[in-house]
Amino acid sequence: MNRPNKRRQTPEQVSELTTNRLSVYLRCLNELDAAAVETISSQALAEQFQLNAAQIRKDLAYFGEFGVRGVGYYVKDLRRHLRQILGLDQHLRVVIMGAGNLGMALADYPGFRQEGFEIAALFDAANEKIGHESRAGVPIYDIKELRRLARRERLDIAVIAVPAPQAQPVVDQVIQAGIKAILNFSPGSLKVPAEIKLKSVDLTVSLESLSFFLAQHEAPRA
Amino acid sequence: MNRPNKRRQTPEQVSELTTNRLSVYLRCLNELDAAAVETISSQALAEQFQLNAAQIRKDLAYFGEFGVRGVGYYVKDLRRHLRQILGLDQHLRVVIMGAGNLGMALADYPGFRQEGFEIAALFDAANEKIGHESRAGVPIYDIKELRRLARRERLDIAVIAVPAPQAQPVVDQVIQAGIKAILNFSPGSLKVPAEIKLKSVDLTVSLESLSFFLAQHEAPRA
DNA sequence: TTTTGTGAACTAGTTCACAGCT
DNA sequence: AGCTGTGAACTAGTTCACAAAA
Repeated sequence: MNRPNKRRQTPEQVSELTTNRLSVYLRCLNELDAAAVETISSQALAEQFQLNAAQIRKDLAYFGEFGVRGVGYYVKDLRRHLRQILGLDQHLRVVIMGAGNLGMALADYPGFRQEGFEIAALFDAANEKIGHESRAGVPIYDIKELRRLARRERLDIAVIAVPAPQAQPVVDQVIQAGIKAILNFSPGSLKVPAEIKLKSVDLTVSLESLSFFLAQHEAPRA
Repeated sequence: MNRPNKRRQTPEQVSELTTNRLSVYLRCLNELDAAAVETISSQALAEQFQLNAAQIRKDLAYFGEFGVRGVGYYVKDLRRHLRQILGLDQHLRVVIMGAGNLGMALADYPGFRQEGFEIAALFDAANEKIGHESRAGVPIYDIKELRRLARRERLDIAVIAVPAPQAQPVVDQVIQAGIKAILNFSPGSLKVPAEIKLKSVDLTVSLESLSFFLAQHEAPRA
């Protein structure tokens, strides 16, 4: 029933918009599965979020034919496929650069562990932090130890939570250590070689986008 | 020199992609201004990030004619215009819902204050937190006090940093309190009326997008 | 000459609509 | 009958290329 008979493992270049949606679908399927729902149609799935059913079918069709005509998608089945497509069957190890407020909060963020990510370590340059650990027990190492740790243990993803001026040098060290995927929370643009995947979450830009909205819609205040 | 002689205050519907880029330009202009640079061409600006010069000119042209042909843009001038377009001349007041790790970290995040946002308060439902304050001195109130505070003081933006199950009810309260713009950090999709601007930052989706990248590019691990 | 502002061309992403499978 | 998978049509976003301004 679930032999993706076409285009299996042929993701050529799927847009990031598509893969982001896959994450969203997966979360929804987790909930449906927990609620013991057996099958779901693209239509029903689309109604959950603000989305078109054809969009969902197209997104999934990049990776195989997971559905059954006349029925929809088997929840367990599709969930398993999405986890595999997103690489979540692999247990990825994450390090967080910067043990400030944000870094510590991210280290203990329950959402990460939930989907199978392991927060392996925090790194900081401040002596007084090194040797301690986050509330949830993530150890804080000296940033100089990064390469050593990376050699000993596999590290898949680095999260950048250092102040803006340190961001580029820290990213350079992360790349030196052989880490290929970076989630950046520092503001401003970072330079990375083409083979490295950098994803940035810019909190200031997000707030300013709301500010723009208010400026356009609110009666211009006195 | 800086009379936007056309289409002033005519933003009809500008794409969010455009407004996000305006934030990025502004940050760059801040740095240029600090470095006492007087003028900048779209070409030079484009080289800073991974962007096309025509893109920048188009983005700016939505709001007026800010440039001078043969010269480029006057840094101070354009900076002032962008701040005005983004509504940053207005000193916006932000509340953070949820005084957990993430909420507290966001409350003290220096990047927000920097651009003129004021973090007015944290709100939580847990009695033991209420009455305390963040390290930087943001007071923590009972979430039941939100409407009262909103009536007394203007509150422009709410940041949602509560666990997923509480997100929707908290958002409903925020809207009840008359707040029109929401920055959501909780995972999952939230329902808001059309006149409310909701911007979501989904940390799990971000990490999973990196996971996808690794799954595609890394030699499939044993 | 330099560089903007912008129509035209192009590219990417979404939605429609329907053939084809169950 | 119901729902997927997908080409075709459409919409949004980006880049090109050039006339016009300083």
